[in-house]
Amino acid sequence: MCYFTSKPYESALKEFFISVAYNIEEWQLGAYFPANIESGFSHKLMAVTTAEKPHTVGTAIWGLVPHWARTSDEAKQIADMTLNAVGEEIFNKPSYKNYVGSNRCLVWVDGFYEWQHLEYKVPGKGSRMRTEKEKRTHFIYMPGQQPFALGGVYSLWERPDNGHIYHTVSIITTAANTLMAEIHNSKQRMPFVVQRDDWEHWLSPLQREEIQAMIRPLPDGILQAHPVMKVNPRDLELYNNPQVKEPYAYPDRGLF
DNA sequence: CCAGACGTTGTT
DNA sequence: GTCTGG
DNA sequence: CCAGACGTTGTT
DNA sequence: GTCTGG
Repeated sequence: MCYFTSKPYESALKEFFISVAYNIEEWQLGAYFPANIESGFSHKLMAVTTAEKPHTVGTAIWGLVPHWARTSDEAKQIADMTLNAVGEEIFNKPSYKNYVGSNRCLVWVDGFYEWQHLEYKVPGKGSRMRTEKEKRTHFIYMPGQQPFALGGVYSLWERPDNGHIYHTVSIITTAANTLMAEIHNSKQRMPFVVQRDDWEHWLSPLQREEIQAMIRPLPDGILQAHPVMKVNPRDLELYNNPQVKEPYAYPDRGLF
């Protein structure tokens, strides 16, 4: 899964944030920049809101680093694996269990990407048919591309050699709903979307059972999606370029 | 006990 | 074909 | 994810 | 830090 964040949060967040005490320029986010350009593995900054500062948007490094990471190298290695947290297992995993009770957050995005794996038959040698494979990138978003919140869990990691505190975050995943199962068909998962009416609830103190019950697929009929162009991760022309979320028509190949 | 992992998706 | 780096 | 590399000796 | 596997 691949997320990006961008500037339109400001307007959408007004409803929720009584006093918005953030400087959007400080986010250093790659607006209009699918995460796979910088790659999730570069541990980009995400826009997050926590219960501690419920009326602000801060940043956290994508890839949760638990407190027991001893070195920067170890932290990076762990963060490579903690971009997402499987919601069903989050209370069992050493990396998350200490945080999901107290350190839940909202991760602001205006959409995310998934890749659809397609196969179709084309004429091969002689009378044989051969299977071709294609991957199509899809952009998934709310109506009007309104910003929305994904459920996350965060940790503060103190780097031992210099004492710096790093805010790090994982995005929680859950089973795919119908739309997402069609798109993200190789692994039927989707990010846990926190609906607007649940934003405050998700950040409030909750019992384990309540938390677990909240982490479920978004009902069908809310998210929208369309195919978008493939992105060369090194194509800097696409940095901050809205093209990466505009509809793109893949050639019709008579799929079956 | 001690050493080593600690994670997810098909890259996010 | 498969791995790596961005 | 996608693009690009993918190898060795120390010169032939 | 805490759990698991040997």
